[in-house]
Amino acid sequence: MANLNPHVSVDCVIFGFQAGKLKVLLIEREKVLWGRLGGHKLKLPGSLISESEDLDISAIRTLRELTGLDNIYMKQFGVFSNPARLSPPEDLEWLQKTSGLMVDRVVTIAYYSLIKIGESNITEKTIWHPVDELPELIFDHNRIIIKALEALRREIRTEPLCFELLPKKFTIRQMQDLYEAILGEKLDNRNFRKKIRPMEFLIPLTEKEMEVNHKPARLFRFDKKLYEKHRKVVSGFDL
Amino acid sequence: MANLNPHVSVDCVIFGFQAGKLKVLLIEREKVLWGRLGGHKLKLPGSLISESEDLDISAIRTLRELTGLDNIYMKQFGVFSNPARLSPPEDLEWLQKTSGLMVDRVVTIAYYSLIKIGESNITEKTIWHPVDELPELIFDHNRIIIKALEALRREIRTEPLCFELLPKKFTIRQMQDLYEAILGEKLDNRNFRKKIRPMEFLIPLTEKEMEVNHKPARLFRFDKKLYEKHRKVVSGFDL
DNA sequence: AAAACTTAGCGTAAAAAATACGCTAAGTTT
DNA sequence: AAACTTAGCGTATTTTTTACGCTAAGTTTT
Repeated sequence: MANLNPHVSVDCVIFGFQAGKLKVLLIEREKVLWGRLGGHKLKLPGSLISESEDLDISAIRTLRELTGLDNIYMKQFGVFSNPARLSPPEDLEWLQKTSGLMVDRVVTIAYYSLIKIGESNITEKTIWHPVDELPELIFDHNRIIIKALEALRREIRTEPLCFELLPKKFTIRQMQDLYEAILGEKLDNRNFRKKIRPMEFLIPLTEKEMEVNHKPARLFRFDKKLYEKHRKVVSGFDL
Repeated sequence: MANLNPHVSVDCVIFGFQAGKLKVLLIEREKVLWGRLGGHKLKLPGSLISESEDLDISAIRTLRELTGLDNIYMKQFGVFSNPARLSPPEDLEWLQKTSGLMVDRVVTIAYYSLIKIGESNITEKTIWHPVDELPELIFDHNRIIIKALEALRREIRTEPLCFELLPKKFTIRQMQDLYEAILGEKLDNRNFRKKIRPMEFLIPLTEKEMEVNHKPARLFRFDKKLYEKHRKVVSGFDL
């Protein structure tokens, strides 16, 4: 990797959907072998940018290294620049030790991305943590996640983001559960189906779901090409 | 001012509404007294950030210095980080000369802000330029403006941003003209009125507009406090 | 094997919001 | 005085959203 720019970093809020809950991927901060720094604080994946890289590329690289996945949906949603954001002091100390740089102020560009947990292949030591009950994270990472969630809530209403979080084959019910988890409100199943079914880019499969202890539902897949074609006529996706 | 951080800058896309058109505030680049650099290229207001400043504060300061205004609506909408964005070479040369720094890569955080042209007090040598017919600007500033306009179009549908662009006292027709200018489509006057009039935070005044050569319309003002109170009940402003 | 239970999946009726368009009044310019 | 422009209110129609009834298909319990 080229030399690092110690003033600008990229942080990624990686969302996933599992067991009916929206989750975030967190990394356990490497322990610093020193006095009271033993705590297991968690952090978002991220890194300082290298001098010659576009930020989007930085973020994509960070994600590929971490998840082994390419073609991940990702969106830049905010910048965090408070000069005092690298606190408390022990967190800053940790950063200086692990990076080997005398950083003291870093402006970070934050991305959120959406991945299918089942199909990812996470290598590093990471934790999928439910977003609604996060512990205290390093630096201002709690705040970054809150802002990411606000952006996701806003954008999932008008763009077909849910298909990035669902498996390739999914049921209408799973789709509804996902919306309910993200928006934090119950939806009427009958009306939800009525709104979803006419969408031409939702392709019904002949298969049905397996291993559920009730009437199995039909599986669907999302046809991206059809969606792109359709969105020019009407103006896109809307819930 | 504290010492500058030569890696990060702030640029402001300042929108105003005048003569039925949406305009952007541009600055004429100081000429470099040298060979073929004589051209009068235009640029967005902006500057490198100082080491100890939050970016929002940087942007607010930039705006106050330029317009003499405080309490301006402003919103961070994007980051531009292409390593090659400081091109063509003569533009970069100009930046190095005027800043006195050997910058070669700058990540810029972009804000758009909305001001009432009539009530501002612009001091520097600036130009209000219609957004729909911009010349070629310095660096990637054309692209930044396009992205700003996209953000504004999106956000003006769900937030009461129009009142930041209109004078303190305005008519329904002016409001409609503004929406038409920003959204780029004609709206039906009867239906527009029907939608706007019931909004409780729009206070009718006893005054009417003056100096128009047709039936004068009633003036209104926007009551921000009432809006804040009302938005908690229903969920905000929507066009 | 029957009964009880859960979820899938289709349908109808009422309420609310968006759209299309008619019309008069108040002022201006010709 | 006639012609014209914009303000400002109204009504009818269509579309979208919301609320809720119901049967069928499968699973689990008795």
